Amino acid sequence: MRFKKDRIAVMPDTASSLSASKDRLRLWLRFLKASRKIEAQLRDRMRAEFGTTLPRFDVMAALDRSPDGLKMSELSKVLRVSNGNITGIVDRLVEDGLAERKAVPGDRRASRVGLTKLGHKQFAALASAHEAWIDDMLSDFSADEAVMFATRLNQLHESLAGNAAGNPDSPGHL
Amino acid sequence: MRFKKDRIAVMPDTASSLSASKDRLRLWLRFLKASRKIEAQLRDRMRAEFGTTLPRFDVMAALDRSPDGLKMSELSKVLRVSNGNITGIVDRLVEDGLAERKAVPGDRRASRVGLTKLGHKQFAALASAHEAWIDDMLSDFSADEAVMFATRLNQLHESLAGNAAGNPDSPGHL
DNA sequence: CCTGAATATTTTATACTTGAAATTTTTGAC
DNA sequence: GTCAAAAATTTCAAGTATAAAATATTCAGG
Repeated sequence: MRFKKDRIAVMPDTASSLSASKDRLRLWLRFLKASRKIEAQLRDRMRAEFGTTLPRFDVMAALDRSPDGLKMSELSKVLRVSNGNITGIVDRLVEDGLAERKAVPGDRRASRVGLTKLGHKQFAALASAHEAWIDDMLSDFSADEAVMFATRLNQLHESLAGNAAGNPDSPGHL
Repeated sequence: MRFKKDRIAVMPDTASSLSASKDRLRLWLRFLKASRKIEAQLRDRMRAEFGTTLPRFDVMAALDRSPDGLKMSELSKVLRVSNGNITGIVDRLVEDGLAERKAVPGDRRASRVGLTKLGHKQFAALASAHEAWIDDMLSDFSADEAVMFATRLNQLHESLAGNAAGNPDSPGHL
C-alpha cells in the first residue's frame, strides 16, 4: 500500500510532516556534501597552482572590484565575516605585497585597503582559473539548468531570515 | 536581437561557452551563499541553545550510529576531515564527558571512540532540534522538490572527481 | 572645551582546519 | 629473530573563524 500526495486525508498530517522534514534534511545533507567537495577541490587547486587560499581569493575579489579600496568594516560586511578575521587576512596580503592600507584623510581610525598592481595582476590569473575550474566541475549542468537552479537558490536565500535591516543585499561577487 | 538555444549555428561556439561558464559560476556563487547562510544559522543556534558547535555535532552524529565506536581514522574518513582535526574535537568531547576512548584489545596503536550515555542523550536533543531548524529553513521546498534537488545534487557529487579508489561512497549521515 | 556615545579597528581567547612531521606499534620479508 | 615498511595516532605550524574586550578616534550636546 502506497500513499500518494494528491489523495487527501489518507495520510495523517503528522506522518506527512515527518517525511517532508526528513526529505528536507536529506536535501541539506546532500547540499552540504556537494558544497564541501567543490570547496575542497578549489582549495587544493588554489594551493597547488597559485600557493594561495580561498579566503584570500575572496578578499582579493572584493578589492578588485573597488578601485578606491574598501575600509576594513566594509570588507567584513561584504564578505560577511568577522572584523578580526579580515584583519589577519589583509595583514598577510600586505606582507606579500598584494594589498596596501592607505590612510583615510579625515579619519585617523579608518584605513582604506586596495590591491597593489601586483595584486590586481595575480587576481586576474586567479579569477580566470577559478572560473574554468567551476565550469569544469559543474559541466553536467547546462546553461539553462544553471540559470534555473541559481534562481531557485536565490529565492531560498531571500526566504532565509537574518537579512538584517539596512542590508539591501547582493554584495556583488559572493 | 535574442539568441535561442534551439537555433543552431546562430551563436558561435565561443560565445556560447563563455555564457555557460558565467552561468555556472553564478550558480556556484549562489550555492555557496545559501550554504553559508544556512550553516551560519545552524552554528548560531547550536551555540545559543546548546553551547556546542557544528563540528562537534558532526562527530557525535557519526558516533551515535556506531554502537561499537569508531577508530580515529574511521571517523576522519567518514567525516572527510584530517586526522589531526579529529584528535582535537574528540579531545574536547572527552573533556566534557560526552565521548570516551576505549583501548582496542589486539592493537595498542588504535583506540575506539564512542559516545557516553550523556553523549547519546545530548545528541538526541541536538539531532531533533537540528532537523526542526532545517525543516524551517527549507520550508519553501515541498517534499517533492526536496527529493528532486537532492537527487540532482547526488548526481553532481558522483560526477565530481576525487572519489578516491576504495571509497565506496556514502558515509551515512553526511 | 568636555564628556559620553558611537564608530573603526585591533587584540585576545578559543576552536576548527589542513598538511606535514614525529611517535608508537604492528607486520611481513628475510 | 631482526629490521624496514606500513599503519594509527598525535603533535606542530600556519591560517581561518568567531565573539568579546580593548584601543583609539570622532562627534554631538551641554
